[in-house]
This record gives sequence, C-alpha cells and structure tokens, in this order.
Amino acid sequence: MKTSTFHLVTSRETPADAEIVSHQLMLRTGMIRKLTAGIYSWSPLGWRVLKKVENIVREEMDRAGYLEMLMPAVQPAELWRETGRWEDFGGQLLKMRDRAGRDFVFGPTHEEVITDIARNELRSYKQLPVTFYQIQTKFRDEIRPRFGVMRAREFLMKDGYSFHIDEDSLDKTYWEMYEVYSRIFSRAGLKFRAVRADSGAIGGSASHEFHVLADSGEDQIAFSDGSDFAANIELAEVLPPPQERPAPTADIELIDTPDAHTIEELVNQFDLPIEKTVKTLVVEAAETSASDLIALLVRGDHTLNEFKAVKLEQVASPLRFATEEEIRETIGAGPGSLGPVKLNIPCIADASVAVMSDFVSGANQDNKHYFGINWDRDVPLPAVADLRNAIEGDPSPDGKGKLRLARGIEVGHIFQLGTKYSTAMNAVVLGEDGKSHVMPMGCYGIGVSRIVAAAIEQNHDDRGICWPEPIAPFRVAVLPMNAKKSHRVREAAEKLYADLTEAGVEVLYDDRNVRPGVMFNDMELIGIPHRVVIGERGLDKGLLEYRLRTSSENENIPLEGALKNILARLSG
RNA sequence: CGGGGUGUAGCGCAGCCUGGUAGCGCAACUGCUUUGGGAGCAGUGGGUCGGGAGUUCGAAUCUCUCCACCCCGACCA
Repeated sequence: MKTSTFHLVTSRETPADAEIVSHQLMLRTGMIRKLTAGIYSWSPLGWRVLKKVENIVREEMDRAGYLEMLMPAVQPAELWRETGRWEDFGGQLLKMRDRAGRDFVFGPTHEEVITDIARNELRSYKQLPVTFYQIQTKFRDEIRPRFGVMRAREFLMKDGYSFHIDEDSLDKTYWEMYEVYSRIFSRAGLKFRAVRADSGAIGGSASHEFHVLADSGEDQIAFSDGSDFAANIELAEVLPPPQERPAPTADIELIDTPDAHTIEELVNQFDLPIEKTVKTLVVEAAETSASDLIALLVRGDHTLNEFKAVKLEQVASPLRFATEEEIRETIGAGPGSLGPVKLNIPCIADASVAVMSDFVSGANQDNKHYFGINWDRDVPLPAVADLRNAIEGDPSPDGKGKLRLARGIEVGHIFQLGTKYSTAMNAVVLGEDGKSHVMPMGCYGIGVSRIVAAAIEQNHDDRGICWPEPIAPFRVAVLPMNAKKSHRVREAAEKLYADLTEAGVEVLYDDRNVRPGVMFNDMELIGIPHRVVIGERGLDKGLLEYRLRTSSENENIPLEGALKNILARLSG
C-alpha cells in the first residue's frame, strides 16, 4: 500500500474529549471516527487492525472445531419475552418497533436466538456436543459510554454457545474453551490473565474473565506470583492471619480526639501506626437481625470488600451504608467516632482485626477514641469473617506464593450457563436412555473491538502506538528520503516495496512528497513494527537503515540481499 | 437518573463579564524555495458562533427554552 493512495489522516493534536491514551491515539491516527455517543466508524487503517484481531479469533475457534455462523442482529420481542429478559435485561436493551407495531430488539447477545435454533434442530444426543459462534456487531445501550471503543454502545463481539447432553460434557468444552481463549490472546501478542469471576445470580458453576493487563484498566485483579491463581479483587479470598493474637501490653484509655474524624487524621495527629487502628463501618442489617444496623470492623489500612460483606447472612442485600442521621440516632455518636467498645449494635470483625491487640478505635462518643483496646479484656471478640479486600503481599489463597495486584481490561468471558435458557425455551434432546434431556449450555464472549483499544493501552509510548506484530495494520514501513530529488532512492524504495509485497508482506510505502520528519512521526504514531529508511547517504555505502518500532537504535543492513534480511526479522 | 461543565472553521482555543456584525494556532488549497525528525515565504478558501424564541436600533455576547457532547456519581457487567 502506498500512502499517497491510502486514506491516512493523522492529527498532531489530541482531541479534547478523549480521556485515555488508546482513545486519544485511535483518534489521532484516524483509526476511528465518532458518529455519535458510543458509536464509531472504523477507517481503513482501523479496520485493518480490527480484521487482524477478528481473524485470529476466527482461526483459533475454527481450529478447535467450533462452527461459525451468523445470526440476525434484529430479533423479535417474543423470544425475549419467553426468557423473561424483555423486562429483566434493563435499559441496555435497545428496543424498536416495525411498521406493523411489532416489538424488536437490536441484539446485545444471542442466547435466545441460538437456543431457538437448537431446540428446532437438535434432536439427539448424537448431535452433541456442538459449539456455534459468530462475529457480529452488538448493541448495548450503555448508560454512560466512554473511552472510545473501550466502552462503546455499538461494538464488535465474538459470541459462542455450546450445547451438551450433560454437565460433564459442558465442563469439558468449558476448559477447552479456556485453552482456546488463552491461545487467542497469546497470538495477539497481549499480556493477559485468566481470572476467576463471580458466577452471579444465574447459578452457573464456573466463570472466568480474561483480562488484558494495563494500568488504565477498570477492573482490579489479584494474582499469585507463585502459581496461576488469579481472581477479581471482589472475589479474592483473604486467608486468616496465621499468627496468634499478642497478649495485651497497654491499658485501655479514653482519649479526647476533637480533630480526628478519619483514620488518616487520627494517625497523623497521634503518630500511630495505621495497623494499630480499627475502622468501624455501619451498614443496614438483614431483616432477620434483631437490630436495624450492624457494624463491620476492618483494620485502618484495609478496605471493606462490599461483595464479601453483602454475602454475610447478618447483612442486608443489597449493601447499604447507614446515613449519618441513622448512626447518630442509634449509637449516639457521629461516623468519625465509632468503635467496638460499648457499641449497642451487633458487629462483625475482619479476621485481621481479630488478631490485633492494644489497638485504637472510636469510643462511640463524639470526639473521643479508646486507645489500648484488647479483645476479651475490654470487649468480647465478636463474630469473625473475611471482610476486606486483598492487598499486595497477602498470601495467595491457594497457598502458593504472594498476591500481586494489577489492573485489567476485560476482553473475554467464558461461562457455564447451565439450563437457564434451555429450560425456559424447552430445548431438549433424546438421550441414549431414550428420555428427554434439557441441554446444559455454555456461553463464551470476546470483545473484538475492545481488544484493539486494550492492545494500545498495553503497547504505546510517547510517540504513539507500538502494535504487537500480529495485529499491526502493516508490518513494514518503507521510507524513502528525498525521493523527489533522487532517482537512486526512488528506485531502491520502489524495488524493496515490490519485493516485500511480492513476498506477501503488508508494507506501507510512504511515497508522499513530505519532509522526513513527517514520515517518521506518522509511521511511529500509527505504530508500524518495522521501519526501513532509504537515503542517498546509505546507498553510497550500499546500505539501508532498519529500526524496530520499540527500539531507539538504527541498524544498517546491506542493500544486497535486503529482502531476505528483512523477512528474517519479521516475527510469526 | 442526580450533580457539574462545554458547544465559535476539520482539530485545539480566544472573544462573552462590559452588546456594535468574528479572531488566533494547527490542518487544507495555490505558487516559489526547502528536504535525515511534524520547514520557510507569499497568497487563498472555509464559520446560519448547537437549534428556537425573546430583549434591543443592533445579540457569539443579555434572558428563556430545547438539543448535543464531556466529566463525577448511581446503575449495569
């Protein structure tokens, strides 16, 4: 491809409404253009990348024996009423009506359609297991689309669905899919983690999210440095501390703390180690509880894990923090002065709090704290539970290694659905036993367009994008220096371009009559992995210049045999 | 949905407070020069100032209203 005939429209300035680097770079390179909130066009440049990702997904799915198909994007409401999701799916479901007044949706996902096909076409266990997939534009009417294609309303998704005679078969396909997904993200050149996820209310057994690791990720994940354990921070179990509670060494004292209403203020004003403080959070109690409110205790430097808290039977679901008025009315002190001693509501302590001694906490009187508190001696130890978020350095729940924290971008999700949809829609087959069996299902998603943005988040520098080679829009950039004036340069560049193209390499040949700096900057901005510069200077010595996008060093390569030399440098 | 903010040329912005018919940088176009890290000079084109209504002799500017977009939160995954 020559730049003179390719639609290359780059911008030096960063658009004002792009927050994260992938969005900024996708706009500056011209890969995408916004049509309206959360809806984007892909330019020829962006589309090349999107297709690369799509093809890797397709090839690996096909290789595993899964069957590609294409389902309608527009679906009749009846199907959604059948599973109850016409009402339950919520505002993300884009509903529309045809001229006859019939209701439709623009598909945000395709469980209903595929289950309808399955119940019509699958009759016998002999047809199972079977896995269908498609790569298609989805629409979810996000409340707040943002970050460009990272969280768009219209996006490209690979969605797959498997059907089985029993749970064992589902489990087998699920773990195969786990491997297929790992291969896909590896092939795309991305650093990722498979993360255990919340299987949620649907009741399916297993669920994993695949996260591309990037500092700007919306999800926090915890993973072990000594095993392949990884979990969403919400789900990462914290093991009880191994040590015994130390014996008391201090007396309990009631101290005036007029200006300390947060742990931070307390620690600063009294020069306390933060690990010696206890935070008291008050939430609504479960209806079965004798009290309206319940207190949750975590160490001053820890944070409450709301997912863990809400799972406790004593705590109301959904979790709701008590208002300041409720706290004052019930306890008689403000939220900045609460603690377990002489507390008139039930309380649950995090396991880390249970092994503390000589600690500091609120006195349940405004502007006063108790110092030197000890369990049993000053106040009975309450119920103990795992309440806090894991932190860096906690032992891994599987007993191997320590936890590290990282941020991730969710690009894939695999899920054992069970029979939720097949039951609702009566998708059954005859088994070997001659009886009807409701088919357990799995569903498997990959955010294809989101991968493009995630790849940029993970692979960029201050000059622009540094594409992993398998998803780069072009692999080699050929840049002639001052070609207008030099026949030799022009001829050498044309020849290299022709040779590489002939060899099946995707080359972008910059034949614009622009200054070298413009070429360098554009090619670096759009992130082409390999660059070859051809100039008079080098040709005099029979040399070309080669540079890897991620390197800052030029390398001279002989003009003679340059094609072979360059081909050897391409990866994959 | 609640709170905050912004809409002026393709992009980034000034002008608005204090009303007098629109400007800067980049980009684009033409010519000449230039050509190893976003060139220089000269010239050119491009804006119903988000829409509507009102106040006024006169509105980008003041008032009302609608719309769009962005940010924070809630919601959703």
